[in-house]
Amino acid sequence: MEKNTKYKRVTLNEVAAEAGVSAITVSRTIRAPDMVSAGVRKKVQAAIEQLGYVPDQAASALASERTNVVGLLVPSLTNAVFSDVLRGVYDVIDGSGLSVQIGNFRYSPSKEENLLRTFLRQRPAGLIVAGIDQTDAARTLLKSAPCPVVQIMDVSDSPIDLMIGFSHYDGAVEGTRHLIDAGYKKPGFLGARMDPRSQARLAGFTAEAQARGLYDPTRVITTTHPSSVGMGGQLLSDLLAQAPDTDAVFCNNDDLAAGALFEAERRRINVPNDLGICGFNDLEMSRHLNPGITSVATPRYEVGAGAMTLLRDAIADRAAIQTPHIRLGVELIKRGSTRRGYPRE
Amino acid sequence: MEKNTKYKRVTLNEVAAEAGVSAITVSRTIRAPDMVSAGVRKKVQAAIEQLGYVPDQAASALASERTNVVGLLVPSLTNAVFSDVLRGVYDVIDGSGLSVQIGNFRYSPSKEENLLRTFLRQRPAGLIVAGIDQTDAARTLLKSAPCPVVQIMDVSDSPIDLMIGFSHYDGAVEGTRHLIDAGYKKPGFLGARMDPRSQARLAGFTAEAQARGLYDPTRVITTTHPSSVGMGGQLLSDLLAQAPDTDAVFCNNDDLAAGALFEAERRRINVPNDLGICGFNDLEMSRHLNPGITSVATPRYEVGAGAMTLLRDAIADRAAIQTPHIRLGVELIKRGSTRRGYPRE
DNA sequence: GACGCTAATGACAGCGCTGTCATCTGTCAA
DNA sequence: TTGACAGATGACAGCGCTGTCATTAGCGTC
Repeated sequence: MEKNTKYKRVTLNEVAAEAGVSAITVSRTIRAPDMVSAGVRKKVQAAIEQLGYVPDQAASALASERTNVVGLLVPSLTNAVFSDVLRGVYDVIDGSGLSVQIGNFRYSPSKEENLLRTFLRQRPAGLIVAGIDQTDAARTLLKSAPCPVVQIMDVSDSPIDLMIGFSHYDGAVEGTRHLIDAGYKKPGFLGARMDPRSQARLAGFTAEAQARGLYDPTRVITTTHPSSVGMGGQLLSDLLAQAPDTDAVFCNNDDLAAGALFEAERRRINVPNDLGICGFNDLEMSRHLNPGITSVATPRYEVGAGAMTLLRDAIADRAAIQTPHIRLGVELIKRGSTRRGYPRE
Repeated sequence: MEKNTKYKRVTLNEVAAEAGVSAITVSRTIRAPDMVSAGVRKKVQAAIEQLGYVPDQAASALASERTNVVGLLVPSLTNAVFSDVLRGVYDVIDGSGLSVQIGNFRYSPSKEENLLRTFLRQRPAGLIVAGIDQTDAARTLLKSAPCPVVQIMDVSDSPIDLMIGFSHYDGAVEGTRHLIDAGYKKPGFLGARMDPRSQARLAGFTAEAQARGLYDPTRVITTTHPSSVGMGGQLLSDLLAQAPDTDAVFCNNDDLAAGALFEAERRRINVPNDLGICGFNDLEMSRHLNPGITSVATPRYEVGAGAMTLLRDAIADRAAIQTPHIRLGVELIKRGSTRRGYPRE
């Protein structure tokens, strides 16, 4: 295979010659400007500018045994949650000199482990992994990783390294409490995918419903199929077939909630008077539906941006990180879907 | 800065020693198995397996002046369109040994040019760029790029290299024709963001409306703000303020269409009888609304998967590509939002 | 003025791989 | 038997950079 000769690179040596210094000085001017004197620095920067020098990342990676690649491990590329996180990550990374490589493990722990191994062998500058529920093997790999690791989207008492997320459990408790406080007596739960974070939401729902003496397992409908608007309608149908007197549903996410709302509409069920609906995530759409869907708003963009900020700072100096573990809040947004026009009893 | 010694790599030389051959033979066994004899190949593969050898990409890139990185340039990370494309790309890339690096140029041609320059200097294995409307400078860069280039999401008569997409113009013509054929007499257009592909849709709408003698510029409402469900409601309000007798809207995308539907609901406007709504893209949600939204379905996943397939094959052997330019079809999905219950006149 | 010390700069080797060219082996026709 | 040739394998250099250690210059101190 012939080499690509189209783009003749400007090398460090050429810049060095132009500036009248040695190559290593140019290297230092770029990576650690403090180590060179102001005069030399200025000369070198002028030479870099003039020749349009751009460092060769491959050579740098080979020599230093370090890359500027950040690995991002996510369970899915499909849903809106992910794209908000991604947007946050990219907004922060812009101009930082780092680049992101995404790995999609499709909710498979073994695939996650494999991807992790692949990433680690590339000597990444850092890793961002979704969730706190890695396998033991994956945890071990991450604990001994030669780079900072950020777990995102959840919180836990035993972080691997850095962490930024929010409590799915607490969010579900808050949503469920709101349903019950609004006067609904027979709350149910709709859940799809049921990954660990969905499980945490179900646990929150269950705990709160039990605490209020309103828990009934026949009102809990879940599936391992992916979440979607269509699935929301189907799950509501299943729930009503099984427990027709259910008067409220806490939905695992807003897609399901929207689907449930549309299904209720088709069945001429009055929302919120005969059925209350609470979603999770607060997607843009939810506030525009009729009625608007009450939802637990989650800071997805902030998680992405915050994770990348943590990582960027940790790569620069791990010891300087003041708050390695960040718990973001969720906020219940009350809308028409749980605003009953009259007392039920 | 000290080197990372935690992960001692297995090198080609070690594999070579284990297998009793030279390093270059191991390299060939991996990159071009046909060049080594079956016996040696087997020995080498056993050694690779046993030592758990993984090639060092940085060293490979440095020596060969080639990387295994594919650049993906998109105008936005926000919308669902992008995430479907991305999913297609990742599904195909899985296990191909290539990796993707995403650049988000935020609808800015100058940022696109800069990103392009950055990517090209990294000697990418290939590039995927959204759209066909690059600046002249960007086109020049891409034409002389030392790697295959795929333009996606649109079609054109003058592709730079490879291309896969669909006609936004034709899709809009089809949607508009359907509105008029359904009996609507005063069709309008709602458009947000108005990037070149949105412009093409507007052009399709305009052409078809004019051809049928039903074009009225006061029924065209556009904004350069981003598209969203909320914006759909606002644009419909603006349209009705300006041209209250409008009886149908062709919307730039399904988010706007959904927003328009919800706004019509709030205004007690009967959809489809008093207002027909046609969207674009056919997002999952659209079929579940009440009424379901008629929409022009676009093959977004197929574009992503097809682009990556083209690129993968072109990287292997550019000359072997049979169909370098692929025009995918769009499909009008008719639903309740344009199904009038009675003739209008 | 000799000494020690720090800051600034440089020389050098080598990271792990691949392009290039050389060498070796076996086969076949004359 | 010889020479030509293709297929298989190897030797070697070097891609562009950085870690390491050596060297030099500059300065203050006794």
